[in-house]
Amino acid sequence: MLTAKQHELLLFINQRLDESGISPSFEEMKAALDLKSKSGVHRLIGALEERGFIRRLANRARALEVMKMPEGGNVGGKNVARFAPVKESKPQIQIPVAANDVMEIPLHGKIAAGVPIEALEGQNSLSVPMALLGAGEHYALEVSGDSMIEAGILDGDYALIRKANTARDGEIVVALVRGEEATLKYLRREGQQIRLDPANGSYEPQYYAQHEVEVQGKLAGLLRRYH
Amino acid sequence: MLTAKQHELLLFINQRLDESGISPSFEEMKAALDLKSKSGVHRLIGALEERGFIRRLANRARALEVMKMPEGGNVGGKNVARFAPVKESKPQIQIPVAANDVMEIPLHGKIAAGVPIEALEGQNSLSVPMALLGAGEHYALEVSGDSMIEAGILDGDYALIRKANTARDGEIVVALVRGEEATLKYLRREGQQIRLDPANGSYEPQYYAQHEVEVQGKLAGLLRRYH
DNA sequence: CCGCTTTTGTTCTCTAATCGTTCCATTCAT
DNA sequence: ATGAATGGAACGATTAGAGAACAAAAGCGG
Repeated sequence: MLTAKQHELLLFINQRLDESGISPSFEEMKAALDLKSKSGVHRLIGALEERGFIRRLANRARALEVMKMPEGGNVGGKNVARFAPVKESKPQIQIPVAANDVMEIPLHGKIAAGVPIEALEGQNSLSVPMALLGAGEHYALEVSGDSMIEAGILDGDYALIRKANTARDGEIVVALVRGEEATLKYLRREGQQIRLDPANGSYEPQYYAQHEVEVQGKLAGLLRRYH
Repeated sequence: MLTAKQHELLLFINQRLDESGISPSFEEMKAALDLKSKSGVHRLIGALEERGFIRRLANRARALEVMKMPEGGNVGGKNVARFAPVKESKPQIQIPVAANDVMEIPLHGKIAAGVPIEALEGQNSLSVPMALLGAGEHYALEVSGDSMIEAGILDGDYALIRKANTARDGEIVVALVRGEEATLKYLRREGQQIRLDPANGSYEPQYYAQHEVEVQGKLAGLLRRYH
């Protein structure tokens, strides 16, 4: 895989990186390999880069990085794996994947904003892994307010809603009350009445007649971002 | 990967962050590096950021964050290296992508399982909307237990973690305690001690010496599914 | 909550030294 | 000779240090 010189250079780079954390300059590598010109180093670096052993930032000084070592060469140096049983992998680039198992769902705005959802059909959409959703049609809402805080649903979270007209007792639903106000609440039935339960001791359950409440969907998932 | 000055600055930042949790100002870094102007510090910061070693909030004071340390650098400042099992996965390219994309991140198992994370490197992965993550390298953990319930993090949720070595006071981090136990907790500093706060009145805050706690990442997002 | 002051970060310009790149001549071995 | 490796030097770019003016946040006092 590598020529003698390439191997030697790679070893040197890795050693320096290990010891000082500072990558060597071309000048230093030239000296270490006993060459008399930097151009040779340049070619070796190119070869190592091409083979994936090192990586570097173009046109940046001392910006080398060792990706892997030939074999036997312990990349991380000495104090690797004292407690934990190894962990070899160096690289690990995260790249976006093809949108296979992903679904774009519309983001309809905030909930608990006192406005029926249909009204504010935003343009935005959110990509969501299908693993989070089941079958059915979904949309997302940004949660506003703290009425469901005890259910672990915080202000600013994104609620993933599966469209549905009905729900079972105890499920969290998007309920449109009197065609005016959409809220996220626990749904419970008590006799002929519908009870909407917040998950926050500071708020009271609300009771409505059946015809006053329209279920627009049930909570299927939740996304939150910090910062 | 780094020049001498960059390395020196990174070490300094990491040390300060580790000891006090407060990132140094440009003025302080200037002094620490024995410079007479802040503009140099600015360039160095830029270089470190470009290389993924630190992260910062633009135009915010003292808002630095160390993402990873170079090989030879003593990570914890003092004697952390003795406790710390394994370190850093190295590289990390940032590929510009549309915000409405998805990313596969590794699922490392459950947290609060009493085992260092690196140990159980599962094969599983999770698709996550990029909108939930920022730049940086991420992984996911399944939350086990109810110690963070008051922060809206429930048993069975998936915590999306951004790798980092440091965090500011009050942030939720994956903390590896004495190289043995990884937990999700609020990080707080009290003098020379580290305090790990659960978000559940039934649990008590825990106090540790600085060298006993290693930050493995900070909470960047959360996924939950309801069925 | 508003306005003022201080702190802190951003930018620009210059200068010098270091560093990486490139092209071309030379050497070495087959 | 011929192709590959090496040497050499010019060139251009990055890194560094300094200084100053400016802009943006954070604190403070009312």
